[in-house]
Amino acid sequence: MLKQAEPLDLVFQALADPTRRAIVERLGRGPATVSELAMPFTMSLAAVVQHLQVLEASGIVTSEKTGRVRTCRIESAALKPAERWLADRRATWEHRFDRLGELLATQPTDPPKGTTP
Amino acid sequence: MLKQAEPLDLVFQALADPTRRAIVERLGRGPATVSELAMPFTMSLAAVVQHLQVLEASGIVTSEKTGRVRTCRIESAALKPAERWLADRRATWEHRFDRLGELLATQPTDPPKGTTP
DNA sequence: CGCTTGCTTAAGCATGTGCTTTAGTATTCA
DNA sequence: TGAATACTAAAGCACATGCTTAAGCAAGCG
Repeated sequence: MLKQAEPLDLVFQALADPTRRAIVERLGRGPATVSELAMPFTMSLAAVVQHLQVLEASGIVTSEKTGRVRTCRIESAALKPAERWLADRRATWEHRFDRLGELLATQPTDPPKGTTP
Repeated sequence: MLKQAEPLDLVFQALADPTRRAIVERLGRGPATVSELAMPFTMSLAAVVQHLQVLEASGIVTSEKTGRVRTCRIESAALKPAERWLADRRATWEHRFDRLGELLATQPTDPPKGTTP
């Protein structure tokens, strides 16, 4: 396919997997090493590392290696664009109802008027 | 794989594609038919229909057929769990800093001993 | 009626994803 | 030093995804 993915693609894609969301939830409570993150899961450590690579590629997680230990932490700023995209959708949608309300208020089937906020 | 996907999996997965996000953005401005939704894209109509199926499976979009025309609309309630998950992550993360701040306030400069608690 | 419209279904294909196992490479410690 | 620890890299496999084309079918229209 060869097309470069947008940031939002990577973030939503990263969060679409329950293992990765569990990792993010764990990291929300503080940094952790790779093997600490892998412990709760039955899958191999290599598989968890691959999930971490997806999370790092999306920017949700950063890590640094000290000695032989890699410590991972959440980069909560990376979640903001996704959160905002969702909020914007809802805002647009609700705004639509506001306009619909106005339209209905200006074209009355019934006399009362002060009902719309 | 045979494991049933959770709602959040389906929603995030659905939003991980730019075509599908564009469709959701379009539907945010009001309902539309399948061919109206397909028009902006260079891909085949069948491909757009498949994207719509993903969106419907996630609950983000509903549709009903009248005559030979299928009209799609956004189901903004389906976005809420995703929005809340993201907000919760940020909340947990920020709360962590609050607690850290408290800790640092009550334990002024102490000689460090262990590296990790 | 036959023709166009608006999907719908199915098959097929290239690429991506989520694992596995195996085989490394640095560190750290007894 | 030599063994355990903590990853890291790579290959391989089953299944999912994002398209395509082709064929079909039920409205609606002239």
